[in-house]
Amino acid sequence: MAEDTKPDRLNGRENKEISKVHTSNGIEKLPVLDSSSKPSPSSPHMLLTQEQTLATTKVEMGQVREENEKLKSLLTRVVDDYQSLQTHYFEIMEQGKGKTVKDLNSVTVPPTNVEEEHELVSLSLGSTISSGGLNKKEEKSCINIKGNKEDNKIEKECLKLGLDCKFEGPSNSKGEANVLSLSSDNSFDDTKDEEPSEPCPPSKIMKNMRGGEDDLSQQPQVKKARVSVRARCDTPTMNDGCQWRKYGQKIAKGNPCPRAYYRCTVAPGCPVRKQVQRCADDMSILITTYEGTHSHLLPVSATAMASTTSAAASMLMSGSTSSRTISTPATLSGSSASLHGLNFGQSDASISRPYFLPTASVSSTPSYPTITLDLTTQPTSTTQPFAINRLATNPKYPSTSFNFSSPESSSISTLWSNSYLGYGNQHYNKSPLGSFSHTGKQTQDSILNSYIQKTANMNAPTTNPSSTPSLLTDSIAKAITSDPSFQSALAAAITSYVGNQGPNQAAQTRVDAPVQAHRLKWGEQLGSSSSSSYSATPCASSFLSTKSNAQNASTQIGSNVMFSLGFPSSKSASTSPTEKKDRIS
DNA sequence: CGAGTTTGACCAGCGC
DNA sequence: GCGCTGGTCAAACTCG
Repeated sequence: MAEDTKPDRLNGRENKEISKVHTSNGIEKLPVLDSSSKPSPSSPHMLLTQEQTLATTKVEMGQVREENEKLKSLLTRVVDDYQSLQTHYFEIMEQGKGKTVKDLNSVTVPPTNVEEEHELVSLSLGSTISSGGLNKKEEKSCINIKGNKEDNKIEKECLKLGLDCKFEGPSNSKGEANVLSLSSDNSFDDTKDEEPSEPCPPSKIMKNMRGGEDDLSQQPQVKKARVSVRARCDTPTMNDGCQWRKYGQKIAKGNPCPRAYYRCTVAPGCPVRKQVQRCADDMSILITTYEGTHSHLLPVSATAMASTTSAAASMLMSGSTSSRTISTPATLSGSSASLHGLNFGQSDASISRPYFLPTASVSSTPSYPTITLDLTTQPTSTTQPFAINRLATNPKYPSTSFNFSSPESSSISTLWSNSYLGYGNQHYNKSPLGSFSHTGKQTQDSILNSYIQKTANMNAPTTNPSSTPSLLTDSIAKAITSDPSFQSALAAAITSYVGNQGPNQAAQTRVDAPVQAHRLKWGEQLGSSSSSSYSATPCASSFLSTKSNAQNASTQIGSNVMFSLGFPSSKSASTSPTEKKDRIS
């Protein structure tokens, strides 16, 4: 929680950053920083004297200070909660919930308490050890790291890494990378990031798996989270900012279009892979599925997707983790219980996290819970801003579909897509991922309905075709402010992203990172302390372009969550023209 | 010539 | 145990 010491700094940048975000997002709506509270001395019709201006400024400063104080207190609270949850998590894991952990430990981890805890944290957070599982190398690395550092410190670090969804620590050190890989593999994977970044080359892991050397991979319950992005795209692949190398292509059953397999080549050994396939029903829709977490610094242009997938995967895994018996009531209540990443591992299936997505559907495969972001969905209703459809679900991984069926959905999709693809300028728009998690099914419907109702009401008054650009951000803001788990997921992604910022990062990235982090804070604060008060503040409102028409859709999801994001065609900068052939053998 | 792609083969998981 | 399918490997090939 390095942020502890930076609240003021972040706040101080807030306005600047916000305004920047607005422009970068291409959102033309008026600055959210209320003009009411912001004097415009330059106006020829304004007779404000300098004194008046100063007074106004003072008032603003006072407000900012107050907010800063609030933020500080919130941050402190969050840190405390984080620590308590961490402790609680360890306790739970020790109490036998961590069969998986046990197994894992049995493989290569010496039974020292500290190490056990450490691994428990990492693994459980990942919550789904990829079938590939950790290879011995990774485990060893992790262990070595432990041995090299103070136990407590190590524990925390590993935990943090895992919770933060893997972007942290550019994996310069094997130790970090390993830890990340543990957590990521286990948890997500996705996103971009969900799966733990595996320091070892996938091929090696594969070999290990095949060789049967890795007991971890044997675990039947291990799930690899995936983040799937559905977008209308004319090009062979979406440009997500990363460099990919195609390593295979297959004709999948049920789809005449071949599925291409890509591997991240930004850095050797990066475990991230993606599958690209055209939708059988609509060839114009490109389905890109990300798996794993990058184990390297990401290009600015790739951070959006990476963070998104990471967050989505985190959310997904939080609901599909093995710790379904553990509940985090606070999640729904919006209490401070939701912390960066921590609630990923703890959050359970019993908690439903309403998230708003332009269109989210859930799809699932027996072994790969998948979150799909979809902007391709056409509006299904003109009267209901949101429609939630239950898709065919896999008994094991129920699917849920969220349709952002407002009339503006198309525009939103486009906006989203553009924002997403407009890396460099708008990577932060992506933050609006929804996050879904599964919770007790008995409560899903009720929660979902209430949530929908709530969001619909909020949305109704301000829904305006002309404000389409802001709609998305509003929705995002709402999602963030209304759902702790989402905040957590987002926080994880952002935190990891920020943490990844290295001196070499592009200036742009550096500039934006704080914004994102800040947004996160806002979102957390809003969410955890009741959004209304904050959202009303100039800063809050400006931050995330929060307008009243945010839309949130909530529902419970089974283990498989699919967020569907629409991505417009991207120029396959990173991926090869491979699919142009799309050979259909 | 190196990087990336193609493509048949191989392997593992799963269901019957 | 067998076949199907998804996923990956790696040699051959293509391209700049």
